[in-house]
Amino acid sequence: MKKAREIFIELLRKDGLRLTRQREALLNAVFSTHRHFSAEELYRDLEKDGHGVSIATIYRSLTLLVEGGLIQGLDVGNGRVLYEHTLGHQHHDHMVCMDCGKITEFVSPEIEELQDEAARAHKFKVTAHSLKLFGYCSNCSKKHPDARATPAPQTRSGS
Amino acid sequence: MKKAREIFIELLRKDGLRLTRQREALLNAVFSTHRHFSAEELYRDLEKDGHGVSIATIYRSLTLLVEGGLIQGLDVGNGRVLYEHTLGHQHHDHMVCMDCGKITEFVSPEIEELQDEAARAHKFKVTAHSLKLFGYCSNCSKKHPDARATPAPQTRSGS
DNA sequence: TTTCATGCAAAACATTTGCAAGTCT
DNA sequence: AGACTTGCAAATGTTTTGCATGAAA
Repeated sequence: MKKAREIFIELLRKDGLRLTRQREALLNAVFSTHRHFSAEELYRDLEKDGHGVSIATIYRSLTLLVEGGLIQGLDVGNGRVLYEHTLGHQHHDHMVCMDCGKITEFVSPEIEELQDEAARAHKFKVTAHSLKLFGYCSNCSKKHPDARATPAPQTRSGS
Repeated sequence: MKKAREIFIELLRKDGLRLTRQREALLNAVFSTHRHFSAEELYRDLEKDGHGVSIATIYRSLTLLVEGGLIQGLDVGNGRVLYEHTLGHQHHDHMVCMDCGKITEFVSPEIEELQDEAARAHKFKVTAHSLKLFGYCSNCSKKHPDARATPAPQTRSGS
């Protein structure tokens, strides 16, 4: 992902910001994985690699990347936010396994179109949307034969 | 909404729980509004009405109502959860105005169907789903003529 | 050198919990 | 009486911030 680095530097430059050791290490870590990661996980990974970056800086940089459109946050409920790159990835939605936490991506142009239609009908100007299916992935659903349909988990202890 | 009260009492009874002054006041407050409310707002409303209920009890009761399927939490991002009744309301999705906070509900059976299809294709067992459109309501969009499409707000300071 | 960035620790928030005192049944 | 509830305050977990120090440009 050479491009991400260039875009990031460009982004920094444009605002008179600097390319520091920390921002560089973080960028590398973020774009070397294809997983969905939390701020905390990223913090630990960088720690392990010897590229220590404080948790405060993790958050500040993540914000920078989100604003720059390089990555995106995905709120999986319970106040947990996972990040994923956006760069070069087409828009997609997510299925969140409430047992193992597995994230499955899927795309549906038809759904997108219907969303836009609904927005239009309400004269609502959409700038972002978020569609998440909560439940059990193919593996875990074996363990939950009788899962009843419940509202999406919103409390900390839930799920 | 007389029914809500009965269902709630039934629910309590079934688990050997009690109908206290607090739970009753809270139930009334919850079902006397059609707005989407936060725990904090509910706390303040009850305070004002002279039916003081501690914030701890607010949360404990709200959890009870969610588990009982009488209400539902809606995570509007930034760690803010709004509640709404479920009882007697058909399932719907939400548009969240990032300026004035207005919540607009909409329904789309077609989207529901497409979601189920996607889940089936991935052998994912859906127990809940959440679809939110973020942007500007018909009123506020006048003030944001050039809103660029950004990822959904996930940080506290965002929006 | 002059900003801008970092790390640290403290603050902020929303929510949860332990526990002693109070209250339904 | 006895089990369940409440309120309070302290604990949580995640994210943010103030500030002095350190580092790009």
